[in-house]
Amino acid sequence: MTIKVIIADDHQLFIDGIKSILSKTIDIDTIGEASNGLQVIKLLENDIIPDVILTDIRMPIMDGISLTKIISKNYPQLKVLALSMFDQTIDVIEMLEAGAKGYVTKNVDKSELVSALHTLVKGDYFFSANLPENIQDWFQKENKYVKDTQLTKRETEILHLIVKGRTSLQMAKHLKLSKYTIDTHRKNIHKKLGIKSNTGLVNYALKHL
Amino acid sequence: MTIKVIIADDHQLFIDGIKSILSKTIDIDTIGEASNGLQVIKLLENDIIPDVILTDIRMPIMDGISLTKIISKNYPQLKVLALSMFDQTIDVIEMLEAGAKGYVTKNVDKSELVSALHTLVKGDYFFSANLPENIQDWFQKENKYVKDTQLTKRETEILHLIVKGRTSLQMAKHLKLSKYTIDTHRKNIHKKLGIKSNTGLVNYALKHL
DNA sequence: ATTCAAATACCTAATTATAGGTATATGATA
DNA sequence: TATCATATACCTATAATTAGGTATTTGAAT
Repeated sequence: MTIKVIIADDHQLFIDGIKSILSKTIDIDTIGEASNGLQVIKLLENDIIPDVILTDIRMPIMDGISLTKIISKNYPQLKVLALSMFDQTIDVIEMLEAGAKGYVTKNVDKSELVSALHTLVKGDYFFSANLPENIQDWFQKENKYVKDTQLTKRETEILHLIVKGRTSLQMAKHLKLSKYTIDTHRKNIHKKLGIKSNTGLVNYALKHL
Repeated sequence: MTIKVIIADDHQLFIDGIKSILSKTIDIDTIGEASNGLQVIKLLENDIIPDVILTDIRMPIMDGISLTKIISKNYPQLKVLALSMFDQTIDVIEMLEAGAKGYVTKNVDKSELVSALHTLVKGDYFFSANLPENIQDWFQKENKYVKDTQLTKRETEILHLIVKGRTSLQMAKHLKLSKYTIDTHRKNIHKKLGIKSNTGLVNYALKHL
């Protein structure tokens, strides 16, 4: 259930920042860190196997692109989430070609990072909402899709009721809908947010709504 | 499940303050307000029946003590929670004699008020921790007891894990305890806080811990 | 020495949540 | 007009929570 993460970046301060964000989050544990791609490979060889590798693109010794190619070949079940500065859009495309499953900018906030990790673990792709247009274009060409984690009106309404402690049956009566419908919305919320439990939803809602 | 409350006070500003606090709380709805005891009786006669009546002691036309006596006689299922200023300890004792089930001072904070309401609904008594000594003495004489909502170490530990989204089974494995033990702690937390659901606990914890 | 809080463990039953589906109707939009 | 997002509804099965008990052990306090 817990998402295990390895962080790779040649700036220790940045690693510490991400670790700090993730340490406060349910279901996400940082199990390793590295200052370049080669160190990530060594962690993997020592059976430190994460669910997601959060990696910078430009690093000394072995960069994120080479790392991602090796991982795509030898550890295909691992998801790579690329981190980049705004000015590295060309590198980002290379990362995606190499097999990265998502991309966030380095000024990512907590909720976005958490969403990204959950999304990747589910097997979907995740991209920052504010990603440069040429990357969007590339993805449309490549027949991929950009996730949006926007809830619909109904879903938002139901999320609020969940936070208030209502059960599916109570919501169904209140909204004059079938319990089945409520549960369907609930499942769609789970899918969109990448959060599978009621307690997680309350956490998310209180922190982000 | 939702706790319905009527607020009675001759100061509208104070009613508004309490309403504002309660409106932000799960499972508590303000269904009526009154500026004196007689207005409360009229609400009850119009089938506006709350679970708890939050009432000032000194009010014009009909004070909280007379109100409480009438309620104790004609609506014994309703709980009366007395509100008072610090300087009205004699009145408070009269309220309790009249049948009030709890007492909070007017500088009550949100968490205390919510605990008080939950506690009364359960059928227990609630008294502000900082209540004057002569009232404590009176209660010891009268063989009542003062609730404390302090969680033990283990309970606090488990509450935190619940907030993190762990299930009973996960916690049992993590702490090397029986699932039965976890569930017992969980039930004791429910009892102490007067909150019966997981989502409610997460709400409580994020707001008060 | 006895009482008491805290922590532990077990049992049963009912309710709720989670997860995997499928399916239909509608209104917007490409 | 054909597709897509949204909202609706149903079905089954398993997991988890909630609620009602009882009971034992241990360490601290009266």
